Amino acid sequence: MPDPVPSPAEAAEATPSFSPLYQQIKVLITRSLQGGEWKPGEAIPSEIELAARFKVSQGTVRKAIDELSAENLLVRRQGKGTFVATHAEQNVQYRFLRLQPDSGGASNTPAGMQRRLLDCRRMRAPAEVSRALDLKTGDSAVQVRRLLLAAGTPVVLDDIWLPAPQFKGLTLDKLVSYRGPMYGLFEREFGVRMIRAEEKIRAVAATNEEAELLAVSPGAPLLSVERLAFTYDDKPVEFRRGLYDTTRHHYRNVLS
Amino acid sequence: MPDPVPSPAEAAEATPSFSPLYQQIKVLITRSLQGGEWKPGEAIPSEIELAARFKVSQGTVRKAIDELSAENLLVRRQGKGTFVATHAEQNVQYRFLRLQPDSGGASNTPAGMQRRLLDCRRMRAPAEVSRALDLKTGDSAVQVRRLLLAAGTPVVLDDIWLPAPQFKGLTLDKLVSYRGPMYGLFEREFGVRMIRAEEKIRAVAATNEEAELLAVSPGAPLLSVERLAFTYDDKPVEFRRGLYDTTRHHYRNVLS
DNA sequence: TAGTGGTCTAGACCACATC
DNA sequence: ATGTGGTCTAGACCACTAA
Repeated sequence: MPDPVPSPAEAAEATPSFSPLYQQIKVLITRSLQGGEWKPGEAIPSEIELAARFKVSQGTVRKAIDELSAENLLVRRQGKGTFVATHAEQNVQYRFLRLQPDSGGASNTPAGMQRRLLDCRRMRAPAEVSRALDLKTGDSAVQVRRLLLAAGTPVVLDDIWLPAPQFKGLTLDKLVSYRGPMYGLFEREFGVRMIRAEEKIRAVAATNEEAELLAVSPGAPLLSVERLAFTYDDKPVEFRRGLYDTTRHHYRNVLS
Repeated sequence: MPDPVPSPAEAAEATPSFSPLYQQIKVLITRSLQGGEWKPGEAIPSEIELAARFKVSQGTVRKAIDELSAENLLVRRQGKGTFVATHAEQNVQYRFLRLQPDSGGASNTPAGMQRRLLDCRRMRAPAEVSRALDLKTGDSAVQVRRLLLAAGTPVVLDDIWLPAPQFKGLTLDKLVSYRGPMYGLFEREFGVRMIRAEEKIRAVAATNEEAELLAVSPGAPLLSVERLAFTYDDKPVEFRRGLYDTTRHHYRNVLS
């Protein structure tokens, strides 16, 4: 009906140039996600309930949820409800890994990869890491090093850095014994949910150490993939450098 | 038209399934785009007109256009209308190029790159190209070779293959003299619009020839980017292999 | 059968661009 | 002032899921 700016407060101020209602609802829902009101895997209230709660029409809630689900924060399931996206119990093992076997006519996802955890230690964050994760110089970080193998041969060497305070109980044991994606562990044990990531990709020559770990010749060309992953609020919480052996695999990207 | 997007149906059996109205409208609009009823850069009829034409409500047309514009086929401009996306007269020079200067605090797009066209010839399509472009063995293809330079030094070596029949009048002269993105030329002169692309990325060692053209040492690691670009109907119309020198640049990708 | 998301409609009003 | 896309509403009905 006629309702110039109903309840969602915040009005009565210096025209922040206007924000649609559904955008405000989006922010409110995101806050509830971030605050843990609804946990990963759980269902959020139905559209009708949310509409009543926020005092808007169902259509407005719907548009907000539409966008959140397009951003992979929520997952809609017809007839069942709308659920908080989760990394655990997810059919995709590696959420952000774009590597694929060259001739894999079968699946388009690197399913059958085994992982071998090499190391997990605390240290002062190197300058590069510190900059990427927005830490103070001297802050402590957790470093994890691991291999991914396809059919027994190493394909990916990952070096992963995490801010130590947020990952206090993380040990090599936990990493080894946990079944399922690493991001699932982060989510369950540390309440850290990766939402979005950016990668910088380069071609580099393998150092002697890298060559040995990946079972290639020193100097062999490798794909260097630097990934910065973000939680809510675009806060960076993981920096990762992967070295990919692309002789039998490739990094797949779709441009649209 | 029951069948377009939805699910892993595939059953040889009847899948009358059900197709939402707005999906059908989407198909109709796409056909008009493909058939050239509205040309790149032009405005399509207003939502109200289209609603009348298709005998549905404005909201239904709206949802169809929403998705088409999310797929970059259309561009909405509030107050002005909805326009057919175009590669020409576009602010982005290189639609699909994800390469960025490492420290480019200024722009996040490789704006100031110059191009140097090296070659343009007809030939029988190599097997790999023939397979990618879905040609018959022995079919003719146009090959274009060019360099992209940043600040005078070569950074990208592109080898581009196109199906000869669709690009009959393409000459080196045309390529050299055309101002603006190559895809703009393809669109204006040959009526071929690139919609979507897939890339396979690898790290390779530079051959002697490649090293000379890119002014790097033989064997230097380079990023190999194989791109397959599609028009409407997911028909492949361009195969391209780019070699990127990533010493001062990187390939940027966002994962969500 | 009841509850959820998914579609479709019709109408009102707002924001933006143009004349 | 007019026309365009953008937002918001209210209600009806459809499709899917589960008890």
